[in-house]
Amino acid sequence: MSEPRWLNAEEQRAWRAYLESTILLFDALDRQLQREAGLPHTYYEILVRLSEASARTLRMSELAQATRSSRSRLSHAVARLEERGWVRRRDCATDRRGQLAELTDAGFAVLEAAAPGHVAAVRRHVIDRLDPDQIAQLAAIGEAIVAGAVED
Amino acid sequence: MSEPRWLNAEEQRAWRAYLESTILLFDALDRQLQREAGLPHTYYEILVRLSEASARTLRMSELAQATRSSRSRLSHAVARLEERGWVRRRDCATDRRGQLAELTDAGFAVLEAAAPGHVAAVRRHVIDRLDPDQIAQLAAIGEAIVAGAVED
DNA sequence: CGCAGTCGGTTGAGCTTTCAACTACCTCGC
DNA sequence: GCGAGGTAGTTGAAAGCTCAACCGACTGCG
Repeated sequence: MSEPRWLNAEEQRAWRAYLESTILLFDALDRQLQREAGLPHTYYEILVRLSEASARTLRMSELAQATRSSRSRLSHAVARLEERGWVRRRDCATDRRGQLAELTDAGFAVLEAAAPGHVAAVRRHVIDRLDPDQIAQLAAIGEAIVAGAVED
Repeated sequence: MSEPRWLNAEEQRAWRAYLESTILLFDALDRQLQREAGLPHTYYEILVRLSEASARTLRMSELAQATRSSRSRLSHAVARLEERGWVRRRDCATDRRGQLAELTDAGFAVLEAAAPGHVAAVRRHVIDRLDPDQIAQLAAIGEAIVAGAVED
C-alpha cells in the first residue's frame, strides 16, 4: 500500500463539517420520531416507501433496495412492524421464495400522524438553514456521492 | 399545529439525495473500518479525538462533546476500548467525579494502522467525487446545519 | 453549616443492527 | 431432468445504542 493521500485543510474542514452535521442531524431526527411516533427513522422510511408503492405493497427485496437496507435488517424490521399491525406480509404469487410487504390502514394512519412533525424537523434542521443555491448544491453533492457508492 | 409546509420538488430532491448518500456512505465507511480494523466508526472517532488531545487524554465529558456522543454511549464505548487495552481510564485530580480517558500506545498503534485505509475510503466515496467548489459548498452546508442543531 | 439542585459518569434493560449460517426456491447448462 | 450455483428471505447470536434510573460529588444559597 502506497503512502496515503491525507486530506488537506479544506478537505478536512468539509469532511468534518459533513460528519458532524450528519451525526447531529440524524440524532435529532431519530429522537424526534421516536418521541412523537415511537419509531426509529429507518422504520419510518419503510412506511414511507410502502405508502408510495402501488397497492402500498412491495417485494421485500425491492423494499430493501429502496430503503438502502440489508435483507437481514429489513426482515427484522418488518417483523417488528408486523407485530404492531402496521405492515402485513403475504406470499408472492409469481415466485414462491418471495414475500410481499403491505402497509396496513393502521400503518398508514401512523405515517400520516408522524409525517408533519418529521417534515417540520427536516425543515428546521436542514432546509430552512440553507439558501436556494445551497439546496441545489446539496442535491448535486448527494447525487455525486450516491453515484460513487455504487461500487465498493 | 398548523398545516405542515411540505417540501417542494427541489427540496425533496436535495433531502432525499442527502439522506441516501449519507446512508450509503456511512454503511460503506463502517464496513470498511470493521473489516480492516475491527472497530465501528464511532469507536474510531474516539481514538482520533484522543490522539489529537494533549497527553492523548481527555475528560469523558469533553470526549463526549468532541465525538457528539451521549454520555451513556461513550461510557459503554470506552469500557469496550478499555477491555481491548486501547484506552485507559484514570481518576481526575481536580474533580473527584471526573474520569480521564487516555489513549494507550496499543490504541495509538491501532489508529495508525487503521487511518490510511479509512482516509482512502473517505477520498474514494466523498472527496474525489467532488470538485473544489463542491468541497467548499459542503463545508458551508455542514457548518450551517451544525449551527442550527445547537438548539432543539 | 446544611441541604437542594445540578453535574459527571455508570449501569442495566430493551431495542436495532450486523454477521454468518441456513432453508427454500429458481435457473441454466448439460 | 438433474445437479450446480445463484437468489429471496429468515434466523439467532453478538455487538452497539438509547433511555431511564441511579450514585457520588460539587455548588450555591439561605
